[in-house]
Amino acid sequence: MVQNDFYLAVFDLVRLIPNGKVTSYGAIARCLGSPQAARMVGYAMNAAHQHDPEIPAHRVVNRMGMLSGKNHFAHITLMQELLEHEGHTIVQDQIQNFDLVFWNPQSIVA
DNA sequence: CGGGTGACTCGAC
DNA sequence: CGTCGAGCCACCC
Repeated sequence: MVQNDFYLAVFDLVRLIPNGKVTSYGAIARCLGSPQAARMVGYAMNAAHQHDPEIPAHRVVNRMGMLSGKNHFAHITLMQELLEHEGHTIVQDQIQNFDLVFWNPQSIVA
């Protein structure tokens, strides 16, 4: 399986997420020029798990800041654990003050 | 080859 | 303001 540029771009972008910050699938997809490919971003994250460098997939959540992909981690609570370890507050699988910890991928382009 | 699914998002009621 | 449905793209069966 060969990762397309889209996948690589997603991996690279997620890897560039600053510590203590998070982003959304749609933001990544939009940054890549395919705002409708948000679903594919999540799918790419699945492949990211087997990628060589450790990709902070836990820093990627849906647009509402909910840990929608926690079920795909080794443990459904691992994602929350990692996020909380970075200083985030999570209630009911939802990141509090998501707008404050949100990181815009466009920031690296600008 | 064809159909179904999903770590999403937006629009309409 | 809250909930429901449709759309989109790539991968798996």
